[in-house]
Amino acid sequence: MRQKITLKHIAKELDISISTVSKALKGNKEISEDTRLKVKAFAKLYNYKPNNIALSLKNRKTKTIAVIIPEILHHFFAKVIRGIERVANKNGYQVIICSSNNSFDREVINFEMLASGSADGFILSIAKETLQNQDYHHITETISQGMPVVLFDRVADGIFCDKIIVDDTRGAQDAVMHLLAQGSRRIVLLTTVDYINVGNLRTQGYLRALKAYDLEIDETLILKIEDVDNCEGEILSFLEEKEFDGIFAVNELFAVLATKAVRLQNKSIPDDVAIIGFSDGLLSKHASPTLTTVSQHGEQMGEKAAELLIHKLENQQQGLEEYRTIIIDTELIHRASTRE
Amino acid sequence: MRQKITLKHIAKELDISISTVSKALKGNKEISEDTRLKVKAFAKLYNYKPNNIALSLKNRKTKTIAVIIPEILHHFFAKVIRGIERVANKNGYQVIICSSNNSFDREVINFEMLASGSADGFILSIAKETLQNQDYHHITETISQGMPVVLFDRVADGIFCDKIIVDDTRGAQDAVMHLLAQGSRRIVLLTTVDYINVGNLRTQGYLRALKAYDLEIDETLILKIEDVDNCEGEILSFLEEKEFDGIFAVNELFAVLATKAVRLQNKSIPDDVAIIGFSDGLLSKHASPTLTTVSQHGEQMGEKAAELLIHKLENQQQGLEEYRTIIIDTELIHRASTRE
DNA sequence: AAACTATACAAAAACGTTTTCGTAACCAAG
DNA sequence: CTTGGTTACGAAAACGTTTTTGTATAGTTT
Repeated sequence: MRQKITLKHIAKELDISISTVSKALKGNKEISEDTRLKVKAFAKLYNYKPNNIALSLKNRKTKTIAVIIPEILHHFFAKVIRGIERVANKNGYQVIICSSNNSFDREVINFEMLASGSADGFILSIAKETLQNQDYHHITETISQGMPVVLFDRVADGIFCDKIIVDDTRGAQDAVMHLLAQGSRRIVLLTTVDYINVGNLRTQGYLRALKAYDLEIDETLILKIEDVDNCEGEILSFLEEKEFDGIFAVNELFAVLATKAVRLQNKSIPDDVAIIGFSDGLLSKHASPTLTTVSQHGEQMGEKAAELLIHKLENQQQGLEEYRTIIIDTELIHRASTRE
Repeated sequence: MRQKITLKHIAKELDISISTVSKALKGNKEISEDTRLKVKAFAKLYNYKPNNIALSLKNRKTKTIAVIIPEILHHFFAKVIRGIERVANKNGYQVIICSSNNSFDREVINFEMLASGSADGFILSIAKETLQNQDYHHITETISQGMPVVLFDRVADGIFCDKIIVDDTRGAQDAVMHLLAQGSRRIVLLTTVDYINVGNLRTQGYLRALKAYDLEIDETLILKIEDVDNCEGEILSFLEEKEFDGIFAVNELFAVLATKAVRLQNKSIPDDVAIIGFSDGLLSKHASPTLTTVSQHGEQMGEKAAELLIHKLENQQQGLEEYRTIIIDTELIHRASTRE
């Protein structure tokens, strides 16, 4: 087992100084053709690779972007990561991903770990628990130490930094407007509890759409789900006792479960009930019937986030604090769960 | 914007030496109670955090595990990552994840980047392109430099290291045996092209099961799919012209698409056609009907992989080269797409 | 009083780089 | 023969730690 080779090894072996080796490898013209070739040949032979850690320490930058997401098991986040990776790699940055598993503690631990030297900047979607706690000290402190942070999707108003968000309200409104346009009048809303930012915003969109059609809100058609992982029965029994001809769900899972429930009632989709979900993932695409859904352009979000972050990193003129919030448009993907 | 604070800053501020500060913070009894408290108070006040990069350089270890997976957008890999994270975090290791996007080049780049100082060891599932190329120099070289590597799921025989695999053949065989047991006799196999390791192994399992039942292989019932991302039509037309009463698919997507095709033919599932897929992901769980499937226990794989790697890392007695291959059992999850 | 022993701290080395500065050797010009 | 300029290299500092070694002061033995 060969050990990792360093400049020092090369220097000793060739009986020259470390600085000469370093310069030779970088093609510095200060070093004679002769020595340069000799060093390069030796380095190649022994497969020399500069130690990144040492470089990071020296340069005080790591060329690494840290991404922290609430859950890895999520199509939308996976897409965002793709976008981030594309832009990052193009610009010579490495991407490292950590998941907070929606836990406040893990988010803090990951954040502090990565903030103390391992990365140059953060792209972050805030964990559910953190949003509940409303404790953002780890984030704000890191920002105040000069490390750029870009928030996406699950953001918080109290944090001053660049943000990439989806216009959730608008997307939801468009979706519900479409349900209304194609004839639905009693539209069920399957949403999350209020402290979940995105659930809340999408709920707003639902309300606005109804208002735009001058329909009054029937609170009994709204179900706020707490336990996302275990809500199949809840949705089923809720839908059993209602009269409705449309469903808007704030995520894919709710939509798919609703579809199942409706089919159990022997109602036809989309003729008796039209359904629209949120997030264009695998489920919507492969459900039966395929689901009309609001797409969030996750990859584009990732790209934008990475662009913003890298721009900040490479133009670190201090003092000039200016934060941007970019809103990514949603798009309604028409499939078989709605008419027209 | 406060700068990041270092030992040097503290030392200068309190007019003592750097070593005293370091020792004081670590509670070294060589330092007087007085000084110790003063330093700790100051450090706390200014939120001092040791620089990880410097620590890594000094200790020549990073307490970081690098995970490279072929695609992030994949339920199975996401589950494995969960398992890895759980074990890693419990042992004080950080996990960083990179995706190769199934590209050989990206795999090599990620690998070399992380191998040169950023991580202590690797957990890796080999990219499709790499398996095709059969070029594993980046991996074998890293191993020979003393960095532990654990391969999982998509492994290669030519690489000597610890491996965690699923008994794909056995899992597939069990599945097909189940189809046979519940009455199917003409069973379609939807698989991938041969160089994909897992597809190949699962195909073997299919063949073995038929042999166990003394059935002869009907090659016309086997479809080898090249373009996984774009195979809906292919599956549809293949199934249109065949006689069959069972389908075994080597992944979730194929199974779901087959389900759709069968329903289009107005055959009933599971009565006319029984279907089993591979991988227990979202699709199988939420498809209509829900799909019987072979579960790979992804989290368990991740846990095992992390355990193996950490064990190697913490018992670096050189010389002793011993590699283990752990086989994780599969489990047939019974759902609505099969009888009984 | 000489010789130890604690105590409490400082200095320096090391991890692997890069880069600035210094300098020996050589040659040309005055 | 002195000065100046190249050429080709080496020394050293720096990044932020930890740790080993060194040392001044004070107190304790004999």
